[in-house]
Amino acid sequence: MKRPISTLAQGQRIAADSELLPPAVTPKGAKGKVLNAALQLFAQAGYGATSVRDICKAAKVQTTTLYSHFPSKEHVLAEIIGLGYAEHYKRIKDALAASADEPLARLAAVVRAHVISHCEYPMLAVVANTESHFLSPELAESVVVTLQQSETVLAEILLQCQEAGVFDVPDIYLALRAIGGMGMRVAFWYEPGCGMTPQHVADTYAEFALRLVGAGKPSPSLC
Amino acid sequence: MKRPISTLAQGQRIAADSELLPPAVTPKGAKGKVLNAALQLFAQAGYGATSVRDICKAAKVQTTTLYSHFPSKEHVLAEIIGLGYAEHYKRIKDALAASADEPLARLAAVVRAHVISHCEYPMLAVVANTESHFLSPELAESVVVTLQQSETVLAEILLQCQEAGVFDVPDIYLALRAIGGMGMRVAFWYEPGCGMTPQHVADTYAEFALRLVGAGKPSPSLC
DNA sequence: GTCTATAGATAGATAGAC
DNA sequence: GTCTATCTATCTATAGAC
Repeated sequence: MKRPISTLAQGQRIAADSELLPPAVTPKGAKGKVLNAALQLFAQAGYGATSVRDICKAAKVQTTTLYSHFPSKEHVLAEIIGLGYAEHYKRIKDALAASADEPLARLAAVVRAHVISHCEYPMLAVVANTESHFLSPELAESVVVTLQQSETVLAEILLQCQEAGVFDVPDIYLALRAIGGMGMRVAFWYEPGCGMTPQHVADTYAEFALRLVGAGKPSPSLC
Repeated sequence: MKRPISTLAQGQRIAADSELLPPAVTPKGAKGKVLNAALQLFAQAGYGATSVRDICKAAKVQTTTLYSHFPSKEHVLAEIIGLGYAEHYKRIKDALAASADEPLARLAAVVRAHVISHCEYPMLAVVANTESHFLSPELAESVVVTLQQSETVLAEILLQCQEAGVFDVPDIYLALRAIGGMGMRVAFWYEPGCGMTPQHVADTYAEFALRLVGAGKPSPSLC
């Protein structure tokens, strides 16, 4: 075991500190600066412990500028979570489109995309996964749909695998939870300087997922 | 797939709402009421979004009573997290003491204890896992030791398995992360009314863990 | 341990000039 | 979009009587 176990710096909730929002979907100007600053603070300190003043200070804008782009602090959170779920879902769909049309290959592709997006946008993943309960019902509704789509994709693939008889698993619901959960935790500990590429982590987790459902080859990686 | 996927109620971060602190370690009187109220609020809303007034209102005590038991709000969090890590570590040690002295049996025992403690004390697990970054270095130090002990136990068992040649796994560090992570997520979705006992979840996850490291039997549960 | 009262700081959000 | 100034509410924490 060459790598350290629990070594988060003081006051840090997640290890990575690099990538924020996907550049392609980041608004230009003050709005983008606010979103990236808020993302970083929400990820490390949490929504409830971050003030509008904190966000504006980090983004180097005035509080009035924030309120000219967003009706409230809650809308900032909603936009971040919406972008996060959208990016995650897009990566899963792209991976499936490039995958062979065979149940096990599709399962591996989804797990790989799930893990890579958690490695590359860990702050987005952490905020989406641990802060969404701060959203009011109206704002939550507009955002949770995409999350459910992503979960449905994985669930359907697991059902396809089961129907095709390609594996045997004691409880398919728990398999979904376990595979999803181990990928989600990646966002908390992965950082670019840890000595592993996102691809290595993703390949290994895909192998873990296949083994978990009883379909993995004992040793050589499938990917 | 009979059970629902993402169905957290509005404003809820975790599904369960029943068990709080282990009764055996809960102080009597006002202090215990404060700790249980704070645990519930920290788990659902987060430390930063919970005020001392919120805690005292839920505990039905005055704010001055809280300050007669704790020097600050941060000390309340520290005591909760300390109790959580201690309970988790105790369960792992107890499970190992009752387990056969054989690497795979020990691995299964640790995973089972890990999962069961996350089912039975989900709020404690969520607060310990997502709020500990609010602790100052001094308070964090006194608490993180127990967490590292628990992680070391799992790491050493995985190394024993590897040295004994009982399984083959591409990356033992990632196996540790994956097994730990899938168990930690259980705290967010498990609730007593979900139709599964903690033992069922624990048995299944132990099977998943053995498969993940290449040592699981294809179909019948080992536990 | 419990109460009332409050200090001193900071919260989210807004007004209105430029 | 940016600025200064500010409103009102709430925050953590304490003082001091009982």
